[in-house]
Amino acid sequence: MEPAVLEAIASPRRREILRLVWTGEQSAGAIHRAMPDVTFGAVSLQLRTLLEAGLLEARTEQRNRYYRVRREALGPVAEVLERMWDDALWKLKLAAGLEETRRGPKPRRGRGKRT
Amino acid sequence: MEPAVLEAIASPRRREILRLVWTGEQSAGAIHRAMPDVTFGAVSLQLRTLLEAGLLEARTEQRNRYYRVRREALGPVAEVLERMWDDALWKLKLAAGLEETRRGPKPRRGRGKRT
DNA sequence: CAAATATTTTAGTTATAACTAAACTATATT
DNA sequence: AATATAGTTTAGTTATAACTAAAATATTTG
Repeated sequence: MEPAVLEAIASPRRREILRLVWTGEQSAGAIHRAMPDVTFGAVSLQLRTLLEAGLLEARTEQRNRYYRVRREALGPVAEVLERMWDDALWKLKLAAGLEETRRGPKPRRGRGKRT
Repeated sequence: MEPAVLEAIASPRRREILRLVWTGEQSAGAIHRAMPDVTFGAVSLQLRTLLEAGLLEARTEQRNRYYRVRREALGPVAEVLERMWDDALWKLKLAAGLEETRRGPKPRRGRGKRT
């Protein structure tokens, strides 16, 4: 594995892009629409970085350019990323659970003051 | 796996440190001596980053502080790194081989001038 | 206790990465 | 041909990471 791969997946922005194309190719525009906090240009540059690291490949159809992930370039790291994303979901769910708990907490069990 | 882990292994300097402690703990000083192109302070800061990412742990003995890798924090990435280092060695060997070839190439076998 | 050793921390600098705005290329539509 | 759409590239700015020099801490040794 090339060092460039490790560098590429270190950036949250680039991981966001990888995640977006993880299950199927997306056009550059669609990717940008999913991250409206940055300009199209910024997205395009990150796409280039990912391309050059070999983590993405692209094809042009009409006016659009579609990007897809090259999982083989990631090797075992693919599963690491998937697990990270799953964990993040899990934590969100957990947070939601805690919210509920805060609204109606179970009283602490165990030995209380025996008066 | 925490994003901090991916960030930590993205830096060549930090990978250099990981490699140095890979097969056994090393003192901060020993690590610094192995990378004389940076100051002790710089090494110490990278050690802190690696500690905070959970990739290293440390113990103090006398005046020294020994750092060792926490492979369990790396999961499948441990093997990725090992393979990267092996590949780098392999490439070095290959380059050395080419050097030898340049210095004293084996004469091509086959029918030579029979004098 | 003073001096030496091993390491960390701080404050400021420099290098690198990420970003923006605008210009540019290419393809399609009218 | 003009206009619109989709994307890239460039030049300059801003944010972040890595580094240095020096001060600070902690532990041993004389």
